[in-house]
Amino acid sequence: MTPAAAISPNRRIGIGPVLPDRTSPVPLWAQVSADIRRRVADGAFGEGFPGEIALTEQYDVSRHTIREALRVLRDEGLLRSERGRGTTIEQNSYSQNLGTLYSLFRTIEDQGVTQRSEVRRLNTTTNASVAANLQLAANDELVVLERIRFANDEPLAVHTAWLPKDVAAPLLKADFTTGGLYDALASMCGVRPDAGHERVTAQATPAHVSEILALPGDVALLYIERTAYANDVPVEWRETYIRGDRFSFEAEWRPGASSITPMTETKH
Amino acid sequence: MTPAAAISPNRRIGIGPVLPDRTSPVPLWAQVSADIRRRVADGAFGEGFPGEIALTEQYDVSRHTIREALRVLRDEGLLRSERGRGTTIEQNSYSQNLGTLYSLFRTIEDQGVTQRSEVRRLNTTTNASVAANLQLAANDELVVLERIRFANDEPLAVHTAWLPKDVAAPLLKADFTTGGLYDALASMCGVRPDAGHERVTAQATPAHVSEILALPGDVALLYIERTAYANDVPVEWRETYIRGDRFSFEAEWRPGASSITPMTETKH
DNA sequence: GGTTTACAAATGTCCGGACATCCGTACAAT
DNA sequence: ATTGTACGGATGTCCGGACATTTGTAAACC
Repeated sequence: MTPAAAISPNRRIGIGPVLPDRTSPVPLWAQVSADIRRRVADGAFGEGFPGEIALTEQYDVSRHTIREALRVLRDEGLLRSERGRGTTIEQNSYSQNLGTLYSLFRTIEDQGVTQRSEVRRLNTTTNASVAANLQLAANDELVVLERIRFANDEPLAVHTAWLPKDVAAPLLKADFTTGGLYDALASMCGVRPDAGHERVTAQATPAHVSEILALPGDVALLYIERTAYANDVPVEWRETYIRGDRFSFEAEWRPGASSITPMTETKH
Repeated sequence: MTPAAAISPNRRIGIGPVLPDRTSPVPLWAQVSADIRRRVADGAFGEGFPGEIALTEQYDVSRHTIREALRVLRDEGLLRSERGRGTTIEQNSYSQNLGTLYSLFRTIEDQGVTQRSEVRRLNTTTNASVAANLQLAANDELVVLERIRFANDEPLAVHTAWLPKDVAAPLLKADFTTGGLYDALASMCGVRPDAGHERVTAQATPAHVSEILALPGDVALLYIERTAYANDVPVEWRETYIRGDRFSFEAEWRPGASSITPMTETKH
């Protein structure tokens, strides 16, 4: 018996539409919108997203209500509608609807081709202060991942990430020379951080970092602390040191559109 | 004859509604939305914003179209509608619809009561590289304002701002111990920055800054460069040094709501 | 074969109406 | 004075229908 079959038919929701409850105080459009969001996440609509008229029949509401529901999902970046062409599911909508802050949050997360990453440490340990940041007991075991990020064969940043062992144990067998930590966390542990907190400041250079990065004398470092959460449970605490002479945050602000470009390599 | 009366009756738009053009390819709701935006800016609606039914009569369109138009203005942060209470014009909508990036952009802009500011320099000068950043000729005159920001009687940041003299000349007689630069720029020069670019990085401590801030030996500095624009014309170029042990950027990222808390004083 | 034309499908726009829900106020009752 | 009730007015929700505009495709044509 597969785990899926163990779910009772009543709890099994599946891929089809769930009709909205008209006695609920929750507006119809909100119910429909939530259900479509769920179905998209469940991978329904493999053969193309249905048109508004079809959805009208599926949910037995007026086209106006369907449009109200789709409007929300469009604003979230999940869907995209074009006149005459229909409505499609937006690719990469996961990171897209999180906005500019998500990319700020992934600062220096190693992804992409040209960037190389070297693993200096990947094992288990205990650390009382880090455990406190992860809301764990002081002697709970942690997985530690320390990496150096290179650009053009020059070391530019040091990450040290701590994760609860009961969540991240599979990572001990992972290969981090290619992919990023969050990709491995999703594929091997089934955990996707959906919230987080980050603090950026400048810090005097600790001796061991200076050694690792082979810094010349007068380079200042940016220091970044991050806590990542999945379903309100802390799953990562991370420290990052970055060479300040090579990287910077950029924020642009214009009427209509604004953006943050996190930690781009400084032109020089 | 007042300047207002000099405007011909045909060009005079005034405070009343301008009926949408139904032959135009521009959607009705967009025309209505633009007209309401204009009227709000012109200071109409002094006696309360009209209800949707009233707007229906003013513009001779259906309530659906009015709601579509108001929705845009609500999303911009210009209006705010509450059930039973009606629609009101949002105060401070100027800075509000600029979002979190605007506050990032005003990082360490001295405003508020507890913060003290000391003016070290306020005069005119020329500087070729700064002039280039402001898109001016190398020998054009600039107004320079250098200030130290204190918190709890301790120097924590140094700003140096350069502005074109033909724009900022009135500032030479301004008093910056109380208000901020942008407030003075608006009230004395009639210039409001509406766009900008900011770069944040870490930098090794220059000797003169170390002296001004009375830094102990091992404190790192955050360095911020900013260019501000008004109507696509550069009006300010600024350098800021901030003690990294006392201030940090914070970014929080959650489903639904995210925020950047720029340069809050670090708890310690 | 390539081009033009015609048509169906999809979203965008717009109208009219109806009821629900919430707010503030006025008025009556206790 | 306080509470309860009733009412008008406002936005929120929802329905049905209609036409406009764009797109992709298929048929018809040369």
